[in-house]
Amino acid sequence: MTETKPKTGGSSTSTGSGGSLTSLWERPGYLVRRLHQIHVAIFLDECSDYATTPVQYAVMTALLNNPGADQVTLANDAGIDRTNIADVLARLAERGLVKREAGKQDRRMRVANLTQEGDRIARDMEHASLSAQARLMAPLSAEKRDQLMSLMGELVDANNEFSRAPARKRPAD
Amino acid sequence: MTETKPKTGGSSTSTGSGGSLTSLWERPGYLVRRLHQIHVAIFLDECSDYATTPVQYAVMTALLNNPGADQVTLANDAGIDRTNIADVLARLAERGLVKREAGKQDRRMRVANLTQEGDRIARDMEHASLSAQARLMAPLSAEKRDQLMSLMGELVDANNEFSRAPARKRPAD
DNA sequence: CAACAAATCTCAGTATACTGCGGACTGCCC
DNA sequence: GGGCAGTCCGCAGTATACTGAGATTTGTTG
Repeated sequence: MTETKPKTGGSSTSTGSGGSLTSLWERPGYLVRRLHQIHVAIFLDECSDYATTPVQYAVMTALLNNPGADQVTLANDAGIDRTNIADVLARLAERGLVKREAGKQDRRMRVANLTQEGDRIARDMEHASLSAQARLMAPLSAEKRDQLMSLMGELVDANNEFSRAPARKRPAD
Repeated sequence: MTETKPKTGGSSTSTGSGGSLTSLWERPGYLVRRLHQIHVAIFLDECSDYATTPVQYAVMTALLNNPGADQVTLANDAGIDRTNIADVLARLAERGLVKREAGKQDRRMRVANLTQEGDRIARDMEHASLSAQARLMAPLSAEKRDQLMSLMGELVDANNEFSRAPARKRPAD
């Protein structure tokens, strides 16, 4: 029963007794999901002073770099679904961090801008964001951190089109 | 973090011109979130015949390995929040894949078991699950895949306690 | 036995993430 | 000038993930 790593068709055709299939710890999807949970938890903890989520912070920095962008552009920049970005902007607007208005040239668009307070908070949060990154990656050596970032970047880049929010491709350094 | 990237406040204190802060592609949290999005999309695509999500599949395999477990145990095994596991089980029960009943010894518990159909589907899905894994990792060489799995496992293991769903620790090989 | 602490579960509320549908607007072609 | 495809946005519905409060049951302790 010492599972010799089931691999493909583990021949676990028996019905009753639990053939253990692959351990969760051998499934990339499981590790990615857990890593995401952990990152969100650490980020929220580090940024508790701002009551702001990772996605909200991503949108605010996208607005710092691209003020007056429409929602589709923002969604691409931040790698967020087009429907979801509307919810996020609405919550940020409710807190007075973002202002939305109809586009002047193209009235289909709703362009967004940071308010003065939104701008201030986005800049203030950088320290907390970097702390969260550092805490997440702390268990790894500097060399392994670079490896991990490179490998994840490679995967996201190559699989970009599979998710609904294909995100603007990585800038070619 | 050697490369002198923007670092803290790139003196971009002016309101308009976007100081670019750190690129999203240099933030581990962003890459993890995108990788999670991509994995879910691929998994749902590969498993479209079963209309089952990654989390639902994780719970079903946990039940294969541990039939009759209570919700707290299942949550730990699958790395899922204790409130969330109840929702997932309710949806699986609604589809007739899982049966829940009050614990016999300890009536605080609600123990869960796969139905016959749930058992069959859980075993059938292994192929689709492996296909999803393969597609996600396809862009990397075998060596890099192993590296990535090892690095992610290390991080999840070390940071386990930071999320609300601390998950049973990795079995000592 | 009664009081209390701990464990298990439920419920309400919020945030991300996606699908699918429809409405409003733009620009192009006839 | 009038349709028409494409774009941008909104809404309804579902699934995951978490917080915080509360209910029920169990076990221990006075």
